[in-house]
Amino acid sequence: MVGPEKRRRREKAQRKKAILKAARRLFTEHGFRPVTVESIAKKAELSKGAVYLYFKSKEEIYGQILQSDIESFHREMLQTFQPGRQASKILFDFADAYIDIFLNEREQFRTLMNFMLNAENLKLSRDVRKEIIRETNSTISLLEKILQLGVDSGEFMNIKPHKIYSLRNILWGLLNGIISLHLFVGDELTREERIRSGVREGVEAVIAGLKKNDCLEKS
Amino acid sequence: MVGPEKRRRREKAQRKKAILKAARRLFTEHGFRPVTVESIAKKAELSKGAVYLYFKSKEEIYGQILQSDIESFHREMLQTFQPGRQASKILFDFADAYIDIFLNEREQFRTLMNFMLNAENLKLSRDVRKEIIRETNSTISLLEKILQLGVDSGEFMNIKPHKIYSLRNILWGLLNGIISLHLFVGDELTREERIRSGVREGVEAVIAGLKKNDCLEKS
DNA sequence: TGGATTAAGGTCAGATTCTGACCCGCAGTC
DNA sequence: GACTGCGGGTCAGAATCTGACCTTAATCCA
Repeated sequence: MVGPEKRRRREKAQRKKAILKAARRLFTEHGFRPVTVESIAKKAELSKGAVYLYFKSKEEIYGQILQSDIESFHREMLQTFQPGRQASKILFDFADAYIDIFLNEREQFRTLMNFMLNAENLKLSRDVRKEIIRETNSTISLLEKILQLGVDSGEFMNIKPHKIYSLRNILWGLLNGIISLHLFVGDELTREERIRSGVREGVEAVIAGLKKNDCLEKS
Repeated sequence: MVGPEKRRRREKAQRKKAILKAARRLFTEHGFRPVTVESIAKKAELSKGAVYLYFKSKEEIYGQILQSDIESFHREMLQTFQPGRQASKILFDFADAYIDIFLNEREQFRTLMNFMLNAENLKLSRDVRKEIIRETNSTISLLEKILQLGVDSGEFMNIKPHKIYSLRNILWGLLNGIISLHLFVGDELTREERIRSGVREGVEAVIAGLKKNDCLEKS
């Protein structure tokens, strides 16, 4: 790679980055619909036409922001998986991390929630949607790993593979379901506490049926 | 000034700056002739053609470097002029500053000396040459101000305007003449000391004839 | 209801900027 | 004095950017 070519590649990447940065800020502040491509272009110091040299559509811009946010979200969730600990503890860590990221109100999580809540309105391209689903599945499958760990270490009773798969869906649904529920119910001030305790109780309830000890006690 | 336009102006300025920066480094290292326009372009991450969008010729690049160096040189020389002090002291300060800048071996002074020693080979454009001469005259006229200060304060005897003009030329010529002389004579190791003492003695000799006291003593 | 108006996503012809193959004169060589 | 290669400078075409314009859909108002 020679001189001018290298510079042009670098600048091309810079332009794209500038567009994404401008778009993320605007989307975070105003949501998807109200933000015009023109406003993104101006903020990125480009013309509208130039934006379409880097992205096929407004939704592709949104899709790429979504993707990178979900990737970094996934990266953070991965860090909760520390095989040395008890599986039940890891599960609670997982849930706590999920809530923490959400409550931090970081832009990418807001974008993510916005996606989850409005996915069907978004008409994303097949590829972007597929990629987002892949990433999300990757995070969800962390739950499988945690459950398997509990089984292997003897903490949980022996669970058949298809049951593990179903349990991970239950936990994931629980998490999002409880958060979503509490987003629209009650007042803002108690939301954080309601979400935390709600999720904790839900996870406890699921785990209760898995623990060997509990199982033995019950029998 | 709107978004894209502002960015384009900024980037245009950046390109020009990059060319000048690359050129200065190459000229300093190799001199004027051996540096090819192609090599300047490559170092500035542009093509040769692009260089000619910003400069009419290789010599214009050199001319602009020269100009900015001379400007900053002039700025530094201006700082030696502190009207509170004795005129003779200021004169010595002026000479010392001149030598200091030279001996610091800073790139712009090397460029300047190179210009002074090769001016007639350079075929600079009329405008650039005029501007350089204007700047240089501006620095030289500092000497006039210093001399006038000495006359006004009574330190020097009364000198007629045309004599002041002629004295400033003598001092300036002395400065450059002595430095040039010592650049090509003797060994590198003693050069600094030779230049310093040579210039000092020269300035002392000129001032000797101006001082009122000396004059009175002589008479 | 339905025509008018506005607004915003997307398009494209033309402007701007960049590139590198090419031209040409000149210095060095034989 | 013909030959060669080098390097300053040129220019046609490629790459990139711009903003007026097109299209569509939502909203307004008679």
